[in-house]
Amino acid sequence: MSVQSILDVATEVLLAKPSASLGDVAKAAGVSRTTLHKRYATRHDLLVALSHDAYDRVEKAMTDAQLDVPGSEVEAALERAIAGLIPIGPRIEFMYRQIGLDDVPDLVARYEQTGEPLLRLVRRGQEAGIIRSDMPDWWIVSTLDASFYSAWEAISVGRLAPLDAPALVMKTVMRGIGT
Amino acid sequence: MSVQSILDVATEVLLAKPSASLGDVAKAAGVSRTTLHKRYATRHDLLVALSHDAYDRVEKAMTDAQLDVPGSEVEAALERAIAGLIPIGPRIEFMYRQIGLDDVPDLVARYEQTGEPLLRLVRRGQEAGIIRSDMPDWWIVSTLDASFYSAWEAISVGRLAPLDAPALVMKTVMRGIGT
DNA sequence: ACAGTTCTGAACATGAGTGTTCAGTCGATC
DNA sequence: GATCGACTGAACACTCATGTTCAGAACTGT
Repeated sequence: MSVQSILDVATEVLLAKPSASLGDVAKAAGVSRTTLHKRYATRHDLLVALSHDAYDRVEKAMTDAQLDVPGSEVEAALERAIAGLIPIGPRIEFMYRQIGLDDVPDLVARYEQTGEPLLRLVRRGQEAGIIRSDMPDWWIVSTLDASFYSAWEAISVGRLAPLDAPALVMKTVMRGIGT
Repeated sequence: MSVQSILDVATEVLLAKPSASLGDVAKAAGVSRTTLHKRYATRHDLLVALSHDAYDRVEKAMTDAQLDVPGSEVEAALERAIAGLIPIGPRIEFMYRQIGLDDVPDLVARYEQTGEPLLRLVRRGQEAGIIRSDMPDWWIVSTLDASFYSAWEAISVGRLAPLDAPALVMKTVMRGIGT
C-alpha cells in the first residue's frame, strides 16, 4: 500500500467518521496499525500530513489552471479553476472540516497563501469590469468557494454529474438564480 | 443555568472543538458534570438534544418568515428567511457538521421536512418566473444554503455586519457576481 | 425555621484509543 | 540460498472520557 493510497483512504475514513480510531484507518488502508504508526508517529502527525497533502493538491490545481491571465479571460480561468478543484473535493472538504490544527504554524501559513491566486484573479476580474466591484473581493471568493462546495456535495451524493459541475457553478455564480 | 443556556454553550463548545469532553462542556456551562449527566444521560443523548434544538429553531425561523406567499412576493420572503436564519447561525453550523447521528430516525425525518418550506418557496418562485427554471430546484436551495452559510461565517469572524448580511446574500444569489 | 428538591464535588469502575516494543514472517535483492 | 528491509500480529502500560454512585451543600417555597 503506497503512501498516497494511505492518505487517500485515511481522508475518506476520517471524513466519514472524524472519531475513527487509528485502527479503523489502518484496517481500511489494508495496513497494520504498527506500520501506520511507523509512518505517522501520532494521530496528530497523520492529520497534519493529510492537511499538507490537501494543500499540495489545491496548489497544484491552481497552478495547472493558469490563473495569471489578463482580465478579459477571467471567466475562462475561473471555470478552469473550478474544474480542477472538483476531483479533489474530498481533500478540500477535509481541510474545511478539520478543526483544531490551528497550532501548526505551517498549516496556518499555507491556508493564507493557498487562497491567494484565486483572490488575485477575482481582483483582476473586478478591475476588468467582469466581476462586480460593489462587493468586497473576499466575499466574491467566499461565494465561489461555497458554490464549488455545494457542487462537490451534490456530486458526492450522486445528484450531479461531475462533468456538468463547472458550467453549473459558473452560471450560478456569475449570473445568479434570478431571471 | 437554564436548559436553554446549557444548549447554547454546548453548541458553542462542541463547534469549536468537536472532541471536547463532557467535563469541558459542563465547565463552560457553569454546571457540574453530574448535573449535565442527569439531564442528558449520555454524550449521544446530548448531541441528539442539540440537534433537535437546532431543528426547532430553524423550523421556527421558517414559520416566522411566512414563506407561504404568492409567487410575486417570493423575493421578499426569501430575504425574510435569510434574515431569520442569521441569528441561529451556530445552530445550523452544528447541524451541518454533525456527523454520525444518522442512526436516529427522528433526526433523519426532521432533516427532510425542515428543508421543505424553502424548497416549496423556490418552486413557487420558479413557477412565477422570478427564479430560473433551467436549474433543478434542489440546486437553487443548495445555493441559497451555501450563500447563507458563507455570510454566517463572515459574520462570525467579524468581517460582515449582521444587518448587512440578508441584503448581500440576496443580491449575490439572485443577480450573481458578474456585471 | 423546615422540608423537599436540586446541585455539587469526589470517588470509582469500566472501556477504548494510543503509543511502544518485539519476535516472527514475508519479499525483494544480491 | 543468504541477507536486508519492511510489514505483521500480539502484547503491554498508559491516559483519558465516560457513566455511576453518594453524601453533603445550596437553594426552593411554605
